[in-house]
Amino acid sequence: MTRPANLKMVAQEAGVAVTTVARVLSGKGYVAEDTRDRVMKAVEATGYRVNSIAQSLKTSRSTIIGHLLRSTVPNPFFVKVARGVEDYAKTMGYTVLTANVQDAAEAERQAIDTFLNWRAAALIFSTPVSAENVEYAIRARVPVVQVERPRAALGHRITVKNRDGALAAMRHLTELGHRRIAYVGEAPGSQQNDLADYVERERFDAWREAVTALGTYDDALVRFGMAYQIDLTSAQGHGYQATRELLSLPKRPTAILASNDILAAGALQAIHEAGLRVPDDMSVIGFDDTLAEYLTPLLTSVRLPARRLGQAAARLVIADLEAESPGPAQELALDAEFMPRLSTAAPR
Amino acid sequence: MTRPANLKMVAQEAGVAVTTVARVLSGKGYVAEDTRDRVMKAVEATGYRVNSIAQSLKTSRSTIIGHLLRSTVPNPFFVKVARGVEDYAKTMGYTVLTANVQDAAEAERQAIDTFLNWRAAALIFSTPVSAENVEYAIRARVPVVQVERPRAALGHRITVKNRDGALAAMRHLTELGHRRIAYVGEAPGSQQNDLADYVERERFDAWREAVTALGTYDDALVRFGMAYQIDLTSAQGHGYQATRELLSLPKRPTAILASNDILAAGALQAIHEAGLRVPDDMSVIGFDDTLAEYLTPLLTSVRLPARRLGQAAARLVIADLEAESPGPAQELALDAEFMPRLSTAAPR
DNA sequence: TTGTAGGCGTTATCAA
DNA sequence: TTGATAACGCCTACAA
Repeated sequence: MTRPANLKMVAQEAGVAVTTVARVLSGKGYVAEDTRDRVMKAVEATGYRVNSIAQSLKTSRSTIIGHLLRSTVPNPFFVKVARGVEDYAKTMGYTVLTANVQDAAEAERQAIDTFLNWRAAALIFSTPVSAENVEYAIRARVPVVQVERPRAALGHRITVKNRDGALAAMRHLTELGHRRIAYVGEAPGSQQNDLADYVERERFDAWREAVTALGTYDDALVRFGMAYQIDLTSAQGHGYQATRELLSLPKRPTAILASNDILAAGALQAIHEAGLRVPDDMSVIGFDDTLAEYLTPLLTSVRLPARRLGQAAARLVIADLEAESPGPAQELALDAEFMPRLSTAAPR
Repeated sequence: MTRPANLKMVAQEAGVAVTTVARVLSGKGYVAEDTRDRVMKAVEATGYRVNSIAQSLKTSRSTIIGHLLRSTVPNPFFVKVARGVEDYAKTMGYTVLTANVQDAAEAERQAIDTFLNWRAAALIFSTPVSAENVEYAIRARVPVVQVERPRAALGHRITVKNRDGALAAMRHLTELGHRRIAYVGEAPGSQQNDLADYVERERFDAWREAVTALGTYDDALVRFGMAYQIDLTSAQGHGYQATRELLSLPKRPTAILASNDILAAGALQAIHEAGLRVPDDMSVIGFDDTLAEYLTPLLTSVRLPARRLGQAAARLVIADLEAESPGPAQELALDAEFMPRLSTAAPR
């Protein structure tokens, strides 16, 4: 196995010094026309390509950004965030290393170590599994950003205005004439972490606020559980189970607000199984807008700007990297967008 | 900004030579007990962590595997493959670099270059966008594997037994009593590439074979179009449109075989919109088993072993890397699994 | 306009 | 059992 061409070999081939080749390749510095031609020919002939590894060892600034994804299956939300990160990073000349940590703090820790060993210039958590790991990363002195569900009050944080989104959804239902509206989601507090809880808390609080204003608050209409479990079908999941329970209530709700699309998908299945129709017999609203467009009927949902979250995250850390001094931690809150579709209508 | 600790600093701290530190860290070679202790203390004190970049420059064998994903949004299939690749690669001590090329040959080419510049040890295409790019990669002399839909007759190829899966689906429908069965998919030939066409061809041919055996082959029941388009809702997509057309046929089919779950999701929407019920009025079968469990009713589908495809891909290239000589190109065909669920029943 | 030389952090070879 | 030293491929003063 002959080794791949390096600058030296190109220089030899062209009959010049390595410096000259480097100058031609980098495009800066003066090089005579014909020397440049000779060098380019030699590059062709030898099949030379830069060695990013040697490059970043030398410059000792890597262009690697580590991206930690909490879970790509089953929730497509994180995949969309990843696209956003790639979008921006690529245009800025950075390489994104992605690791899927599947909700496991240990895997997250390992991924951080791998990234740091590769001298990742920055780390993006979409979203962190453990606050300790975030702190660990920050202690390593790389710019860090937490996306959507921060767990540590450190580093940059990008969140979504869940409250506004949920209130828009509730307003929509209220205006349609719904009064008994159920909530299916995760319990705020289940994360064992005040910060991380804020997403579920904001969504739930908005629901409570709205039904309280209507004077129809009812404990029986709240169904907390695991939002989704890995490798568990939605049919066995919390959305499905919770909805079955809601349907068997003496005073059944006329609408359901779910705290994500996977839960809403389960709700649609349970309603269908009961021989009822959406939205005629029951309105359903999801959150995240991940599966919404594939479901029947087209699901009304609150869209999170997943891709823009990713772009913003990349932008924040890259700004730090390009700046002289890192700058203070920033907190961004992006808008959610209410997407009315076919799963909501006036109650009969 | 003080630079991160390196071997030299650790050596200084411990009062030994770098070689000794290296020996302690690598665990091979004889080192006295107390020297080892001193070194470990120094590692702690300095916060040393290996520099994978320097490491692979020196050893000139990188542990990077480049993974090119054709599209992660909207098709979750590739995300599952990615998990499989990561699974296996991680246990073998390799780092996976992922690039999402969004169906663009140019982006794919760029990603290949980035990977090769990082001296990726191997490349996995899940699935290639352009045959030329695969050849380009192979010319660079790295082990290459094409997953699910090979385009070049080179390097390792891992496919799925689509024919068996589709035949199982058709048998299921036939046994339920269906005779007029429609096909919604991509046209074999639309890929402009014999090899890449084989997936759509196998699925379509199995359908044709089955309906021909039934004596119910009918051109009007075949709907070819774009399987899915990026950022286009399934409601406007081919599955939805094709199904509307099928429903308005004078002699309407009683069942639909779709060549992927996204198309099937669109079919479910169209049927629902027409006021019909699945499976009572129409049976629907999808392919890939990506969205199936989220849909209403639970979609009968043909499951592709996505994760195992990824694992197998990683296994093949890593075997090449660990072997002395690369070994011949292998062709693997994994089984698809028919998953009967709630979207199929006997016709009325 | 071109070339020489040193070093980034690690590993491997050879001495001590 | 430990240590000097030379690469790996690239970049960059500085010199010619």
